[in-house]
Amino acid sequence: MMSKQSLRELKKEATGHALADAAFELAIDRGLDGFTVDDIVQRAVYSRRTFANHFSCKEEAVATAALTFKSTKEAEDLIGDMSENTPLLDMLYHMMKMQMTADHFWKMRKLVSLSRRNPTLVPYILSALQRLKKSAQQILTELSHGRYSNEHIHLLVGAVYGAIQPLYDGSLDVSLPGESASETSEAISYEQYVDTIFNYLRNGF
Amino acid sequence: MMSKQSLRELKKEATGHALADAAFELAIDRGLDGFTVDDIVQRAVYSRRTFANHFSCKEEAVATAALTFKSTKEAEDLIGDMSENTPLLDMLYHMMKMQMTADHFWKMRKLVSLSRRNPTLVPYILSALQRLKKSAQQILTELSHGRYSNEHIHLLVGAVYGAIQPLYDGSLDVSLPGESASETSEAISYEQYVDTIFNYLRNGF
DNA sequence: CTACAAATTGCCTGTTGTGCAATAATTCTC
DNA sequence: GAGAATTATTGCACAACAGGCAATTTGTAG
Repeated sequence: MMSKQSLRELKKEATGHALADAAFELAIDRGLDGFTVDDIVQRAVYSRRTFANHFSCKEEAVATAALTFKSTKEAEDLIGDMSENTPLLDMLYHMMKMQMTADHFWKMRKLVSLSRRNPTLVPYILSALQRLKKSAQQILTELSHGRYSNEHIHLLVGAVYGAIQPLYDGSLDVSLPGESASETSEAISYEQYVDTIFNYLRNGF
Repeated sequence: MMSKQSLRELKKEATGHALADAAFELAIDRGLDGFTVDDIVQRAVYSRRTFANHFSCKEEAVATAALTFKSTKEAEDLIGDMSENTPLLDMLYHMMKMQMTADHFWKMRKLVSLSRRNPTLVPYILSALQRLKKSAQQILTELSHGRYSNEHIHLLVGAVYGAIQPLYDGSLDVSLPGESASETSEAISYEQYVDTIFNYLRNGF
């Protein structure tokens, strides 16, 4: 079903994750300007040249660490229990719900706070979000065995990810499950927002 | 209605556009790797330091040149003749239609072709598209005088721009007005695609 | 006209990107 | 399982880049 991973590919991905994680950790406790690529590779024990083989800059590494599935298994977990012929919209809704883990929220929160202080991050956040989108898209394509056209899937997934983007790029303030919704004045509940999105998409605007 | 521009601001924007345009031109006839920041500032007759004051790298300049309104007037032209109490969805549809000029198509086409050869561009394309989105959003917010919540506008505009994104980041092949739709095997008509988007958003998926 | 604010510039230095060639690790073929 | 082919990692070297600082020019305000 899924692409099989050669040992070589697994190792390559592992070094990528190691580098990205190191970058993310450094960013969290020193800020984006508080460290260099050399610091990253020193922490992850790789060469600077290798870092450049995986990422174009530290911003890309940081965003990737926060918004990437670490394994195909992690991506497949989004599927959970879905019957083969669930409608496309329901499948996507299901996957979005499965994505809402405490870990995901925590990383998102950190990422947004970093990007607020340093807008250089934003392009790479959008780019990482796009990779998440493509994962979802690919899963849906496989799962729906030709019931929907490529164009249709692109369109729907694009609309959903476009609508949640403001939560990730910092244009909207989010409140998370643990927090009371009225704590921050203008903050929006992540889960309610997603529900709203799907309500509109289901019934039209 | 719109924010008035001091002479100083106008001049600053002008140098920004001059630099961005120079970068875009160079990218078109030498490719993204075929020139340096020095080449850009030499062509636009500014200092390298000034370039850094406006853009973080040449990719950002290139994407900005292709996907930015050069003046507030150009942005306001999108409004055209719209009555004050047009429904939000209709206003947005109208604006998307107004955006479809030959010039816009041409720039988009060039941008996509550049990003295909050099994926480094992609994050900055997404970022530039986000700026376009924000312009649209701001216009709609002003134009709809509190008839819709901030959240609602964010959501709708996000969905639309998310859905058209594949046309700009190169994940879908586009055919343009001049070309026959069946010329390229898998190519999609830009205008038909947008119409499809709005059909779905109107009536639900 | 004068004082103020902001944009542009040059200079400088630490940081970064990348081609090339060498090495080490994995995969393939027989 | 041994040797050949592929690919990831690394070091080196050098051009390109980012950003702080201070000086200068140019627009703004009173």
